[in-house]
Amino acid sequence: MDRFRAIEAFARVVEFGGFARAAERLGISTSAISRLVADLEAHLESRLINRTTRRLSLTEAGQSFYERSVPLLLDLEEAESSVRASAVSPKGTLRLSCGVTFGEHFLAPAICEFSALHPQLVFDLDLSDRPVDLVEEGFDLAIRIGVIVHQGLVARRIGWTYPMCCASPAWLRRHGTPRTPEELGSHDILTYTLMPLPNVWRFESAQGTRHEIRVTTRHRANSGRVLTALATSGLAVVIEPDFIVAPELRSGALVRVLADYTLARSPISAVYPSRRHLSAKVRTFVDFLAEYATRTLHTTAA
Amino acid sequence: MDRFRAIEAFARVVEFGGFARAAERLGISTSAISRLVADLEAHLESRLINRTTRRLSLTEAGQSFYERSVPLLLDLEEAESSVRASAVSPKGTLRLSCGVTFGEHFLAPAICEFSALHPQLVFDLDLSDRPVDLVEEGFDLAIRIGVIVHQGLVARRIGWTYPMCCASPAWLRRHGTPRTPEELGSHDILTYTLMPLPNVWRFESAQGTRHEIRVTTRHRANSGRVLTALATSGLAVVIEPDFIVAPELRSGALVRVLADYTLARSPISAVYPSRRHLSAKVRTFVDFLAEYATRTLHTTAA
DNA sequence: TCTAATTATTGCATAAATCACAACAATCTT
DNA sequence: AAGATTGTTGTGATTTATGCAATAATTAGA
Repeated sequence: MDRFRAIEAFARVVEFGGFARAAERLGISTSAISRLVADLEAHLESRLINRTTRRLSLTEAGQSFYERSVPLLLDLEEAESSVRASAVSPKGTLRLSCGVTFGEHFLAPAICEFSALHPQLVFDLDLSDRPVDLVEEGFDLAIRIGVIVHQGLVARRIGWTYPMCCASPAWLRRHGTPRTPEELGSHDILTYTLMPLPNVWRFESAQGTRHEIRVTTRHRANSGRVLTALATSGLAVVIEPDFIVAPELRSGALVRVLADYTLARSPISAVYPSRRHLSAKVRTFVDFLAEYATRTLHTTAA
Repeated sequence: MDRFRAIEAFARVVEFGGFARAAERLGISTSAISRLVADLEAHLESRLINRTTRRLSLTEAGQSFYERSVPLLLDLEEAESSVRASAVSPKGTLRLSCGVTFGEHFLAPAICEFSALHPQLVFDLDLSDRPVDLVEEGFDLAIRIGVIVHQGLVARRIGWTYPMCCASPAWLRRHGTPRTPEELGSHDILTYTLMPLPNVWRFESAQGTRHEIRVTTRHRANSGRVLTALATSGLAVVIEPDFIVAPELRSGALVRVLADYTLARSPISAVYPSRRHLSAKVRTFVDFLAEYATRTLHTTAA
């Protein structure tokens, strides 16, 4: 027996003063109502409604049960619709995980702009370069750079990052400007600790010729900003995603080298646990990120 | 879909931390549980539980729905069992267990008033903050604050407690008055040892925005009066249920801060071993408590 | 008092939902 | 690397619910 439907049927019978009217209101037959109420009475081991064919009256138990159960039904409806509303309009807290540098450079302004559009939504942003378990740590969403390997998760690409070779003007004066990727091999390259295929970079020229070079790396760090700072001080050349070095390129603290050659771009992905019943806050924010990325990324450094 | 069973299944999955364990507890197969929860999610158009085969975590929607629906289920159980019970005059001895502070502040005057109405009933009151086993120690009734997790017991909510942020005037002079929950994070907060989610408090402003803050806690105690005394002496801010700090707030020894923000209220529940054959003394006293609570609670401190 | 009208209940055949088993997929542990 | 654990998904059998129609019961009106 569906107790909620039974209670609802009982309540409607009370409110409309009859089984037939309640049945019509609920869109079911009178026999169904009759059985629902009878089952409820059997379940409660008490008669709730004294019925003569002509007139209904509540028993004392029925009166008390009606008064107590109706508010509960309303509360439940309220709880359910509240959950549904949060599935439609974005509100609540969005727990978000992403890498430190990407978060500081790209996500922070994005969240600022999004937050103005949706003030009800509160962000809980966790910047970390360690691998995180979305489900276990209760994240709604993570932004990842590179190919996603994790199973059971949904990844939606929201943009690309383009690795770029950059050097400071001082460095260029001292070492000269490399014209081909091969010339880089003799110089120090700063590179991110977690980069795939350490020390091997595949350049492709505008004409389509490929240059695979193995670079010698003295300094490493797992912070993009540290690498940028080292490069700016003239220590070495740095290969980093465009969004990290964009400010230095704009200010002239760093200059792009080998601009005629491209390196393999990496996808920027929004990753979330499941596409089924994707909550509005996640869906709306990911939609916004995709739009924001196409609007703001690569406009200064490309 | 039987919404009642679906919600119950969902709640059990949350409480037991797994579909399989919940299925065993409810005496049905895991596939039934899986479908029940899936149907509920479809009904609510929201994912409630993020699941990996190995680990579960509640979504925000799931968390909120759990918190709202579980008390409703308990209330409904109570309403049903109340109907089943027959009305007899209460007499005999009522063995009653509750927390020390709540007993001193709330229960003592309630028992005084009830005792005048039912002189045949003798109370045996045991104040203690340790967890008690109702059945083993032969209690008829316990009053608990917070969500009831114990199985096989019936809980009927008789009121709410509202956590409040309070500080002494001296403390406020020394540290200034915090205007937002975030400002609290830098201060010492006194908190009860048994509080859920230690050190994390969710504030909600009148506008509905949520502020989840992690407070630094140096001092802890499992006595509400001790905390109140420490706060009154100006040691730190205290977050405690309204009924504990009400006297200090009335006398001005403590002042409420962040009054514009609300913290999640906790249910005050009457808990008893079995809903079958609920004795008249228990039922009558619980009915009285519910009425007494709505009449007397929150009239001074709200 | 009798009849007609209205209303709840019940029997029955059909339709729908549910369940457990099992195969499966994903993940964690040893 | 393999086994163990856990959640999901088909599938057929069982259970349950539903609507229709017949039935029983009560009251208003003649």
